[in-house]
Amino acid sequence: MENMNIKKLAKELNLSVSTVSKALHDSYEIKAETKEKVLALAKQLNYQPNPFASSLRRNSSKTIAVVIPEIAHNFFSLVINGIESIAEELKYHVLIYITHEIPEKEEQIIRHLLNGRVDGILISSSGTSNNNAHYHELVQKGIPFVFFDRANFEIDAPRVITDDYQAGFQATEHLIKTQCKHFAFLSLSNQMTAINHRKDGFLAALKQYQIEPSHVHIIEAGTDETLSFQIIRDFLQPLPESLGIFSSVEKLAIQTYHICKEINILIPNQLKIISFSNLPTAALLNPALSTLTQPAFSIGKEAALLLFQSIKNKGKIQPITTLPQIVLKSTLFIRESTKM
Amino acid sequence: MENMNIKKLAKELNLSVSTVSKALHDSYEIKAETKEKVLALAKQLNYQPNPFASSLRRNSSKTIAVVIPEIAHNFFSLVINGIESIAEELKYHVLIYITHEIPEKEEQIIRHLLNGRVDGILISSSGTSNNNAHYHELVQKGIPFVFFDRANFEIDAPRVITDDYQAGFQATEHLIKTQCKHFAFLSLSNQMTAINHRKDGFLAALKQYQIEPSHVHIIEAGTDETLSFQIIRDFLQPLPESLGIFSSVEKLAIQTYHICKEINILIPNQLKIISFSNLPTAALLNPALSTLTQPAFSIGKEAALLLFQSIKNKGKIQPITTLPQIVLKSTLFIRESTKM
DNA sequence: TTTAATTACGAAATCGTTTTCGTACTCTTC
DNA sequence: GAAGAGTACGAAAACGATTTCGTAATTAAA
Repeated sequence: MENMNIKKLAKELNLSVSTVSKALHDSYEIKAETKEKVLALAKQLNYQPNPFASSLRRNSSKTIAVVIPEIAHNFFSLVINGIESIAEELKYHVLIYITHEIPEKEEQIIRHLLNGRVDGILISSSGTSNNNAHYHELVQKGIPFVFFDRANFEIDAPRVITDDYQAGFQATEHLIKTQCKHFAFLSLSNQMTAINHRKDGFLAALKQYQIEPSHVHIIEAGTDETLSFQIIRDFLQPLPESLGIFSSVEKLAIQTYHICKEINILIPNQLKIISFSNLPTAALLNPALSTLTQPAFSIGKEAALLLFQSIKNKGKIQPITTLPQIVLKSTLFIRESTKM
Repeated sequence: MENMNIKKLAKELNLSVSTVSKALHDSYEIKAETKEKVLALAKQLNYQPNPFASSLRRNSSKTIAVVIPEIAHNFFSLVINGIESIAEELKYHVLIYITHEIPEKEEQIIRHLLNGRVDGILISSSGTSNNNAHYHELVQKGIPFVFFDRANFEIDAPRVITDDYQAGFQATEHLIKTQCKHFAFLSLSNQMTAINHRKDGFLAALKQYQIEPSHVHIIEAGTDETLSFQIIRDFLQPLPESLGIFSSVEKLAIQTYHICKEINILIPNQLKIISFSNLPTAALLNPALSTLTQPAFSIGKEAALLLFQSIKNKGKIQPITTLPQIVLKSTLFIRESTKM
């Protein structure tokens, strides 16, 4: 009895395979008594249906994929937590793919997923906007997908994002009110929607308060660790007067802290900094870091809910409705790093 | 041409299905010319084999599962990074399951995985040692699995762990040398091997230096966030004289920091603390946290390598050899939180 | 020239489910 | 008691690959 399967189970019960299958799925065709017998023996013999046979026949895998730029990152792990909470409830399985911020890697992963391994995909894009072919192929194949945080707005897919523009504006306004003269925006790249919206909010605030354009610095630090370190360090030497930094991602803020420690720049005296961040230690840093904190867990939950809705509606005629877009709010935490 | 499959491909090529399949697998039975034709058309028509049909027939899924207590945790996300780096290379897929530190949840997940969905499992146990039945079922079913960090030593499975005893000893010795009088060990539970080894090292060091037993405190804070907060706070009021804390996990150290901030305990003056941790911000905390840092990425890599080795050797006669156990070293970083 | 080996392919079974369709049998109902 | 409806099950065809086995055609060996 090495491996139990439905055939052996049927033989044991003196029933046909089809009857057993129907009994296990609680079909109306089977009478209660038979169902009980089947269920009982199935449990006793520890029968578990082969997922591949089932997936093959039903053409559905009960599996979703999550494609993210990186995982050792508070934001993304919290999002995964949210996703998993929903997936677990609906008895779906979660595959993780990491792009390491490499657009080609993302393409390759998405292209692979065209083979039907998953019923749907949650994507936080690492892609530059000039290559959307793989998303179109998903649409063509009819594989549901949802963007979260880093969405591609050229693609008609549901998305869960945060109020990046407003948050960026708010953070920058806060910096302005702390009497900064120079303002810097730390960015990973100018190809990521979420980050660009933050930048737009940043620029809009500076414009509204009529900040001298020559005092506005956009630093594209990139995704390479050592390179971005270098770029930020170079920018900080010499240190612009009364500099206020708005970091679009946690990683760059941490690097800035390290650099300041290294070259003895005092925060918040010589430099103020606020960052998007989900660091559980933001309040414990020296000095405590002012943050814009995204509701990462909720983002994951909402994105997963949207995806499962898409999966459910698949094949059905979609009513002509607006594309689902959920915008969640980030929360501003003012701490010592932006103290006057 | 909604969905490409091998049948349509074969028809298009005027070849049989079996020939096409063999050509795609570069079989010696097929001549080079035919192979080229098949490959070319397969690429052109964007043919991708159905993974479920393939898995069903081959009885292998090219998928592994990672079962962890939590994911929003620097250690585990780094481990996943390591695992993924190997899986990606070997073209395996990675399913993530989170137990939220609930042993029953782990059991349920493992039991589900008995159905053959994955070729192997990487486990960081959330289980109490009094229930090993599910592991035995894995062994019986012949599903390879490897423990990492939190291993179950009663089960004959390969494992990747760290030198917890030595690290615990070393950290405690360090605390002793900073002239602490009282010593506390912060633990999640007394059922986790890794943590218990750390505790053993802690106790051994205290014994060797002949610390008065009444000055030794073992705090089992548990896995519930609010509860552990309460337990630690209660322990710190009133504050034992010259207290040195060795926290077995990062989370409890962070909580301790929060509590100290709240009730105005000065670190390192009134309380010294060192913790196992993979925090990227350990050096930036106020004060910088002394840590024992596990090589998390390597742990993931080594565990994955062991697992893939087991998968490969599956079915083959195992030579009577010692059970693979890889012990990696943690690194001690002394920072301000344990300054004299 | 005959026999044996090799090459290159195809037919069909197989993996373990699910689902469609068919059919005995019982039970109403007029 | 004939027709129709309902009940409870089974046979067999999928799903899409892989693999075993068989076999024509060609080449090599005797």
